[in-house]
Amino acid sequence: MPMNDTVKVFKALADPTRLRVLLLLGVRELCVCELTYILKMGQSRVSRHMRILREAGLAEDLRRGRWMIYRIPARSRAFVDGLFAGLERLRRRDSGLRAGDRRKLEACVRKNIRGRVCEAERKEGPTQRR
Amino acid sequence: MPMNDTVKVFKALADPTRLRVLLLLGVRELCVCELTYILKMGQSRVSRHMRILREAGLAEDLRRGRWMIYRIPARSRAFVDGLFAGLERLRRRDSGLRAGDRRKLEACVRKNIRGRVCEAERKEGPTQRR
DNA sequence: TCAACATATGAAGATATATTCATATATCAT
DNA sequence: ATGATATATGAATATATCTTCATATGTTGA
Repeated sequence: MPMNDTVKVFKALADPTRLRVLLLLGVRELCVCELTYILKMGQSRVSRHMRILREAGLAEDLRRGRWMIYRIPARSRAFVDGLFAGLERLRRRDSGLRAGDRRKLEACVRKNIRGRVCEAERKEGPTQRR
Repeated sequence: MPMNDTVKVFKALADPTRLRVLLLLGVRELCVCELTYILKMGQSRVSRHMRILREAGLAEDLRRGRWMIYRIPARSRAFVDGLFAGLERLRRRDSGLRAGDRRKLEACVRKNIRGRVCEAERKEGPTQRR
């Protein structure tokens, strides 16, 4: 059964963890280890979710030193923002970043989850695959 | 694993048949037998998909005589329209109603799929369930 | 009340998706 | 080159979803 791109996007969105991740990436780009810390999930689990978001075009990755940084691609940004805005209008509750996630997102920096330097900008760009 | 409402909406969208149905309902309300005719799928299959759309709040049903008419609820309309508009901007191709579906949608009336009279308006309203 | 029509649903099997553990790959610092 | 760190992936299992067939429910018109 051929699965078209549109379905792929919605399949990627149809998971609570991935929605959480998208809301987090809406605030700022994050590496896998930061996501692992915030979500309290195993690294392989997070990595697999990120692959699904990437293959749906809802995230892109770029390597920075040891870290793979994930972020929402520029061309998907408006779509993602529109989605969450639309959902908030549809239902009064339930969308939006969890309080705990916001707190841990800030703790990432304080606790230095990603490591110290972040190697100010070597040549970056979305990773090529395949 | 508790599945919140937002995930339910995206799960409902994450299926090619249901996306087709939503695009069709975007044109006009349809009963199950018309959908069965357009989609060329078994009645029980269509009925199950409609249940999922209904439970996600993306469709509502109202009984008209023997028929269960499905349509997009007023409160979800803007969300659904925004979704497809956003998708079209995201990718240039692939969204939108199939040519064949549009043709068969029109044939529904010509071929009188739903039956003749349509019992002009007895007291209608979204069906109560549970 | 009965037959015909329209729709819904239980149950079983097929398929897809998610999670976990172990391990592979890649980068960095020494 | 080596060890430490960060991420990705193969394989097995668990879980969820989709489809189909048979049958039940609800509505109409005779």
